[in-house]
Amino acid sequence: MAINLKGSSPVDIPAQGLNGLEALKTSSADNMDKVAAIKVNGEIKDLSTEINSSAELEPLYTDSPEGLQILRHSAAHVMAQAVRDLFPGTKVTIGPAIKNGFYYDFDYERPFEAGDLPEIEKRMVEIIEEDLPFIRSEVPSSEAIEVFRSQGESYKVELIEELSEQKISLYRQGNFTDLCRGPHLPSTGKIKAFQLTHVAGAYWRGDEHRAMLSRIYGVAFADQESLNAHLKNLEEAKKRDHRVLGRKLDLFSISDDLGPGMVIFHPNGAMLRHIIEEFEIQEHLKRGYELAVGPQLLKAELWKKSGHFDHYRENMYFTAIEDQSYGIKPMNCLAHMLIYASKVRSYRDLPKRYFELGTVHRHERSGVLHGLIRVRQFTQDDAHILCTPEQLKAEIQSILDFVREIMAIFGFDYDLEISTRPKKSIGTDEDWEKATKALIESVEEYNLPYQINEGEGAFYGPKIDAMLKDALERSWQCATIQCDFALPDRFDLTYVGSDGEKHRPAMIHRVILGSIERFLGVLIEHYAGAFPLWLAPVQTIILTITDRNIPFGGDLSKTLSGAGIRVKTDFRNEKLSFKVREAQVKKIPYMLVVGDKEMEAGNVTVRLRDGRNLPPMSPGELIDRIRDESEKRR
RNA sequence: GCCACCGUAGCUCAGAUGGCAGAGCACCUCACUCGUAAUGAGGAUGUCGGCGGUUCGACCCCGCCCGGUGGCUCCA
Repeated sequence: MAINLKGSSPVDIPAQGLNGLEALKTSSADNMDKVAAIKVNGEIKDLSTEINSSAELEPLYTDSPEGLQILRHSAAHVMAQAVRDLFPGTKVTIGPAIKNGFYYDFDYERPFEAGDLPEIEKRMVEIIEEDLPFIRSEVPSSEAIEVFRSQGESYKVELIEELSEQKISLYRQGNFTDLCRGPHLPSTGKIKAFQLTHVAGAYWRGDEHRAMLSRIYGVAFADQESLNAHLKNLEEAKKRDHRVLGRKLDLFSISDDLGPGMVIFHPNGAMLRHIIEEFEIQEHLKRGYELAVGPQLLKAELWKKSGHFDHYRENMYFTAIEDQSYGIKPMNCLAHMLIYASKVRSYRDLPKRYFELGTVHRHERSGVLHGLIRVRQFTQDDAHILCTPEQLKAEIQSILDFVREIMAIFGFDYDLEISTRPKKSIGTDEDWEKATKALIESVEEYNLPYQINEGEGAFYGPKIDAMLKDALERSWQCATIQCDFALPDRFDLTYVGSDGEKHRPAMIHRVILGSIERFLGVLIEHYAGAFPLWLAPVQTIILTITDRNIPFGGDLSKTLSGAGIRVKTDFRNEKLSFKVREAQVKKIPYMLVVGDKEMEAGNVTVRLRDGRNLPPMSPGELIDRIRDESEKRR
């Protein structure tokens, strides 16, 4: 038989029964001490797997994405062994590899604490130094259930029972055996660089009605340098945290006195927000949307009619006015539907697209609040499109275009996710199917990659979400396109078709940025606070050198603000280097230095945020330059 | 809401074992009038998150509450 290393010529091997490691050595693969596993005809296997027929082999190194995943998964097993050694009676549950590392969920008599981590790490190092082999075995599931049951590992028993497979695979290193599909490293000694990072609570099987387990997170990399680089990255990401920059750049604050999840926008933040809202209104008007405005309070009766009262009540705030119950809107759709319903609509009028920068309130549970990204009051760039069923797909696709164009302007990449019918929902099976199909087809015809989230849709319809990432690479839902046949039905919305009969329109709920607050949070991290000129709340700052230059600086300031440029002045009696430093820290794009030279020549010297100096120019030239750059949205 | 951790000056943070609360920056005053990332000197600044308890005495120990951070669940 013959084996060949991927990308090189076949090597004859004399006998069968070589394992992956030996086969790789025979075919002279290099860097053997960094091999995590082996690909046999493209399939990832343990190095101990026997190669019993001719095959193409490819070594998987610990610094490749797949190799790293194996390494991290093996690290999770090592951690579980360490925890079991140190805390007898701990039940193990699951422990997968994740981005940058791994976790394992445990059930112990008390939750684990940060203080337990050094001890666990120490034990892990010992296990790694023992270089224990990971040994795979396959046993009938009934046998495995017996073994785990006798050890009191009730969670493992539950997992195996659900697997409903005849044979299941186990991995053992030293005294620790775990239910696992594998593959794993050949031995614990291959784990070169790891660190336990934090503990957290996590529900068994992600269900808040079940046991709260104790999760320990760790990071692991192929070598210490990579681990150090990762930790350094984390430090850098912290500097981009929108909550930190929000304070430093004086954009916003969240005060205990106001209540959690409520944001105050300071002048700089309010300006940034205003620029984005103004931009959005223009972009919507361009695309055939009409403006609409609805009230904050709507009668509870109306929320009962829409289904929000039954399906969304725990997220809503209610109040009473003269014995009438009112709900504060958590969504903007009802007012828009009432606008639609205010007169008879013809098929010739459709689609109707109502746009509102709609402020909503939602009762978010205290534990989920997060800076600007998860708040209790926020403003959506919300629109509702009422259209004929035939127009639905074209409308969805034009929204996908809209999202693409806007995200390109801000320089965002995004991932699409489609969410289907949740348990708690309204509407008929047929409508759900129709709506879900419309969304999937729209995305597929665009050849866009997407992921399906079963059961994650809104209660009235399925949705497409666009996810943006923050500084720590956490994904946040921003744009969403939701297809809805149920609410038009509940509100008896109709249009008169060409046949003269009444028909039911479809409704699309959609946002492009999502919530202005969340988008700003992600945007601040995206630009690390150094906004492009068109977004910068303060575009220019005038820095005088001596008090003699103040009148000239004052005139310049008037000229610039008269031309619509956002300008600030720093006329304090401080050294220029000090003023430059402060402007630099505030990430102001244009610093205008005015001293005696400029005063005499009637021009300005420009220092850019990146440290470059521009040749002296007249105020008129500066205005043109700034306008030009702003228009290009750079 | 659940689990762990945290809360000291406007900000960032130090305060062994319980015994008169500190630094840097910011702020105010004065001097300096200065050319591209921090001029010098002086000054003021606290219910030590809140309430209760233990103690001769609590920033420190205990309980409850409020708020934040990281996760889980939920979600724009």
